[in-house]
Amino acid sequence: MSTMTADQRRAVAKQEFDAFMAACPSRALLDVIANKWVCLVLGALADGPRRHGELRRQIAGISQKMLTQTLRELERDGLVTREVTASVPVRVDYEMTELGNDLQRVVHGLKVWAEDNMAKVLEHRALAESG
Amino acid sequence: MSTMTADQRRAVAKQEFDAFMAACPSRALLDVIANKWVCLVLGALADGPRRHGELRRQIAGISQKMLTQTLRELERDGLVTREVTASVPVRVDYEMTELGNDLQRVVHGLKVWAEDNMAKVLEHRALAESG
DNA sequence: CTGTATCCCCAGAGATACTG
DNA sequence: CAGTATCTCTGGGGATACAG
Repeated sequence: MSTMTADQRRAVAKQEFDAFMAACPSRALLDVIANKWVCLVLGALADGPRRHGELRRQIAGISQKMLTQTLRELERDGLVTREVTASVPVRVDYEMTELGNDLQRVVHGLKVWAEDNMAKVLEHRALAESG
Repeated sequence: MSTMTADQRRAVAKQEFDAFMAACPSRALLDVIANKWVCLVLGALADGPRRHGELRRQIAGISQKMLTQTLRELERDGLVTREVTASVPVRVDYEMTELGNDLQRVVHGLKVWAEDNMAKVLEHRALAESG
């Protein structure tokens, strides 16, 4: 039987990261994923692969720059794959990886929360400024 | 019996908000809550009320300006309450509301995800730049 | 201790134009 | 269609000083 505590096993399985610490890499990662555009791009990819233009249309108001930039980050971090089909014109499809899908489940909660609780928040804001 | 579909009932219970739409208020709310400091502040308040200074110590690297600013936002939106005790020196406690606790459960997932998957992400980044 | 008020700077983000 | 390259500019956010 193991002589390790649960915490010790946890620390071995993965180094211990703590986003409360300023210098911890997970703080920076949290900054990357706790982001409006990341939520929306992953949300749009939840139902399957999407082309650049499709994403742009679905995520109203996102600039091409921010879309490309967000996709590049997600690709770099292994959350999304990019597949180029050499046709004329060229076709590019983005698809979530397993890791990306894992994160999607979490950030989807954020989007849903915002939509579901918008009314309550607006109500409270109205009270706050009148009061 | 009701003649409404599930979707219709849902639409009545709350107005329909959709963060994919640029002008929808929920898009702005998503921008507020999908935020590093919000995650960390709510995370620090998860175990009970905390004083200003306690929060500042627990969330390493947050400036006083960002802490106060974040707390004001959370207070305005009804996620956190602020209680002042008129002593010398003054004492201020922050505590999550029910709504805040509801959001905390969601954003906590973000923090945990970042910590749990940091290793995988770092691995992939290393591959990405070498490749 | 808690918080407001300034100053300042640079990175984030939009707009535009151009390329394969 | 997909993407890069610039330019610009706002505002996010740190540092500092002061106040109740």
